[in-house]
Amino acid sequence: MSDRRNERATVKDVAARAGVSPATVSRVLTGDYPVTATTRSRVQRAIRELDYVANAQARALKGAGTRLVAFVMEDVTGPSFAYVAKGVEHQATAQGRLCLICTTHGDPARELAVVEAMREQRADAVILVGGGFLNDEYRERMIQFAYALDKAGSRLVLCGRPSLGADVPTTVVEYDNEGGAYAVTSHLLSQGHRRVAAVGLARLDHTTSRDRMRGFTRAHEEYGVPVDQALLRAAAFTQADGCAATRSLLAERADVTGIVAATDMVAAGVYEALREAGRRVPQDVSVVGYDDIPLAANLYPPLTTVRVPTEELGRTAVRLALNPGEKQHVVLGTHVVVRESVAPVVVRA
Amino acid sequence: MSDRRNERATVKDVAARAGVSPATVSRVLTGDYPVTATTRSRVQRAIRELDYVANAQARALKGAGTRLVAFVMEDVTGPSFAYVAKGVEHQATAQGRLCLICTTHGDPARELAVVEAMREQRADAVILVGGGFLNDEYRERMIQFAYALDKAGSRLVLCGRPSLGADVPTTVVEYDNEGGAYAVTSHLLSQGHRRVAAVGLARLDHTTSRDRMRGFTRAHEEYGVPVDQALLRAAAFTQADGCAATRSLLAERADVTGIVAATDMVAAGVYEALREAGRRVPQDVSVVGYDDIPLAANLYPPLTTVRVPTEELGRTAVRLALNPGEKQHVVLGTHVVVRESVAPVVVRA
DNA sequence: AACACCAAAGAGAACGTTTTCTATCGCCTA
DNA sequence: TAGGCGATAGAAAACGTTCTCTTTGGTGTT
Repeated sequence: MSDRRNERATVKDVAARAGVSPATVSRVLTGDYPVTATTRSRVQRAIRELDYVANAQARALKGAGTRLVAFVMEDVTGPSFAYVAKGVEHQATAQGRLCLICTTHGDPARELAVVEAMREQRADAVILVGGGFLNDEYRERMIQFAYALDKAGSRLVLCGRPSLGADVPTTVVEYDNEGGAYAVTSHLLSQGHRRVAAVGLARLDHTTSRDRMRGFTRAHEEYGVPVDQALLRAAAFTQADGCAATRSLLAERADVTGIVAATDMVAAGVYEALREAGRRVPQDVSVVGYDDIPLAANLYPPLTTVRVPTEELGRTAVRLALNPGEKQHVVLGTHVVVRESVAPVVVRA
Repeated sequence: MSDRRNERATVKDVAARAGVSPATVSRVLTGDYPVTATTRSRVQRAIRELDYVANAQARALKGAGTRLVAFVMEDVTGPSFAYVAKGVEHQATAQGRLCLICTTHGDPARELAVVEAMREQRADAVILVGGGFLNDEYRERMIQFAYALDKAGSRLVLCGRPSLGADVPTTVVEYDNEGGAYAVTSHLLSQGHRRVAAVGLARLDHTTSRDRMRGFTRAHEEYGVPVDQALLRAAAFTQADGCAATRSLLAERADVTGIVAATDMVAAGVYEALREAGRRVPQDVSVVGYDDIPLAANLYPPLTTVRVPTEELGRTAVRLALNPGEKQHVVLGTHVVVRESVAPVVVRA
């Protein structure tokens, strides 16, 4: 086992070796000040020979900024988070930033600790990904975070959740959550479905759930179909919960012909429950999801769902946060991806 | 738009407000030195009133270390990476560390830049996730990284790839790649399959591919079944490549009865091609995958595959790297998860 | 040939902490 | 009551950079 000694070379060491002052070494490093060709090459040789690497902390301390972007989410394994993360990471490296990743597990205490840690780290931007909670205390705390970060010279970014108010210093990158739900529900209604269930949209404490529910409701209004409260089932955004909710739904309302799942993962649970019950998709029941994760195309039958521009969401979040000149509130579009999980309703004679 | 001024309070400000010296504030903060109760509360009040947050960079510079752990992979969206990341993140926060995430896209130049950046950041550990390339130049560079990081007081961790040599200062957390491939191939052979194809295992430049191929070969030897070279198909670890490779396989060798896919994503591609060709799983062709990502259970029919302890891999990587006292080379086990994608081969009369 | 000027390099302060060393005060012991 | 000691608190250095201010030396102008 190595002893992990700490013998890194410093600017001073390089300077001594090259026979110049530390200031000159720094100037060679940053290249913003004239240095003789011979001096420069002497310094560069010393750097190579000592395998010198600059100390990012010292640089940041001196005022250069940390060049860190923080990415905060509930859980790393959420299937669409990876794509947002990809977008964030791409844009961050494109703009010379490193990416910090943190999870909250939906725990307010942990969230507080995380944002505190980001303040300590002096991250250029703190990107909150995914829906937010609909509760006043939570909202208040977020607003405080926004001001605290702003005061510390960094930026709170809401990625995939609505604004906290026009005057709060945040960057907001949303997508048209309601519009997507409206479109995909309309797709179902247009195929003649009149008893359409919503699985996972009944959570009233979450922005994502609420907005998708709004789209569901609006589509029904537009088609003049009353929303049947007994067809609304709560479920967390997981396959297991989607499956359980669908089981109970089928037990009570066997007449359902279409199901809108809150997310593709929930839809996977819906499929599972339908298969157990011996109901075929789409012949007996049509199903639609939301998010368009890779799983959707691999379900059997391939799932009709709503495309969310996850990667673009991440890229945009970083770009806006780092370029104060740009518009700090953007709404990206969504659209329906038609696959094979929806069929016209059969009219029973 | 806010003007992003930079008016954070410092220890000095807090000291002035509390009417004490900076040293005393620091002592209240770290709590490792006796401070009068009244002084302490005066300082704490000043901290609250000024909303003071310590500067992590200054602390790190003073010698406290950065408390950063870096997580380096090819691509954030790789389905099993998320689970390794989860393990890393959990263990890192449990040990009071923050998580840096970087991607290389398999590009050696970018990889070099990333490791350089991690050296600048003085990360406590740099965790390389996923298989490595089998080429001497690459291996040499990795060895150099290991020494460079070691010299800088941090640790290179190989997570899911074999050691670079016993004397190289690294931490290695592998899983039994070959054993899993051996077991799952044996499972197929035990069901009477004798013409078993390997899709995606023919890449000879990658440790993951090579080790899984070894298990495939060893199982064949044990069963006395010669490996048919024409049944070995190269493919990247993606669905698209798996599909394409299977198409060409089916076109040339319609007599295949079993397929070992290099990964579950490749298996999804195999399913796709089989469906196109009108071959049923498992009645006409049995298929097995590797990794046991959530997708595997949702494919139709559910995929028999090899469970890789991804999350534990990540947790262990961090734990070992941060605790020099522990054994610095660990091999975790794998096991076959039997689902419904394998059937006994039908004996043609 | 004297002077001004410009390019190049060095000296030293500063960033915000922590930590060692030193100073002060009150109290206990002899 | 003098001396010493323990408990607190302050002063100042240090971490590794960058940057401002000087200094130096060479060149061009008159």
